[in-house]
Amino acid sequence: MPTLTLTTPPDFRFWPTAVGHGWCDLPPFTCDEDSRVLTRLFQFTDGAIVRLVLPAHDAAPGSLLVHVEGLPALTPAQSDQITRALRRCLEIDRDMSPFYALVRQHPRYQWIAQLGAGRLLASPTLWEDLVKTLMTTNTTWNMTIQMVSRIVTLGDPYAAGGHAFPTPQRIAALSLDDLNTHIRAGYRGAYLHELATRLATAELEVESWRDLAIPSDELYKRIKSLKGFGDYAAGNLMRLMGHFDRLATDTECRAVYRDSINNGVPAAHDREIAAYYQPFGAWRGLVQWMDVMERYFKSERFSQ
DNA sequence: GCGTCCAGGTCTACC
DNA sequence: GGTAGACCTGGACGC
Repeated sequence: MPTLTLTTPPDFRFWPTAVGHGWCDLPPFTCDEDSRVLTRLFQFTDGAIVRLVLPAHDAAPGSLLVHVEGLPALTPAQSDQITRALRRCLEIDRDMSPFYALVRQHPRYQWIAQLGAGRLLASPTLWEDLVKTLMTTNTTWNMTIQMVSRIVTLGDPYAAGGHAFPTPQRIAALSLDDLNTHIRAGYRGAYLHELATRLATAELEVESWRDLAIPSDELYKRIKSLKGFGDYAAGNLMRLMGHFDRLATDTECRAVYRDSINNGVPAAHDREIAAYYQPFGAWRGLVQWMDVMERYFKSERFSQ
């Protein structure tokens, strides 16, 4: 089985990154917490599909070993595609030092730097992150998993089981009725179909939105112009794209603010929550997410 | 087995 | 700028 070695910066911690938010539980990712293995079905530009296996025990300081199933050997071009995708998914090249310097100044948040948390698992494409975020809106996490799982079955099958994430073209080729029948995502189906159609027809191009030179206000405006993407969804997308100066306040964040920060008293308004995170400036969105993750990162389930 | 209620975030219409 | 009601699914609950 071919393997690849990714070089990683000294502050990179694989497992906190892999399980840093819920994406690891959404196909075509899988996550085995007991054995600490992250997998991902990856489709090359020529359509071939492989399974990437990333065991936490193969992550040494400064490097990360990737096992590639499904091909006897990799061409240099294939190795390059996998490497570029994983560096993006694991945010390996994100400079976290300003964030860690900031949280070290706050006793409540020093654990974040000690653990090496803060990098978030993203998808290889912004299209996939948009779809998954849309499926987190106005629903429970279990429902999100079910809806995304049904969407992924529309992708190309992998010989040993599972599917690659479907392209916008694949979704757009279905009628809205057929899509709704298949994915059972309710009113979200129409938003997904519209997004896929706009991407498939090249009326909309989103990958260029990753350019960090785009001001946050402009990026936020672009995301919110998409049907189905409100304040929470836009804030979540911004985080996955490396912009942390926006919050993504949902019911979970409100509960964490009430229970962990405000002595059991609910915020009178989201503005109150925003005021709490304001001092964290350009990193406030990530600090807010770390508050949500704190209980998990300090649980036996994580530290086993 | 059936009916009802509820949770979740966004959109639209209206004030 | 703020608010009310609709949107949709599936789990929980009572009968």
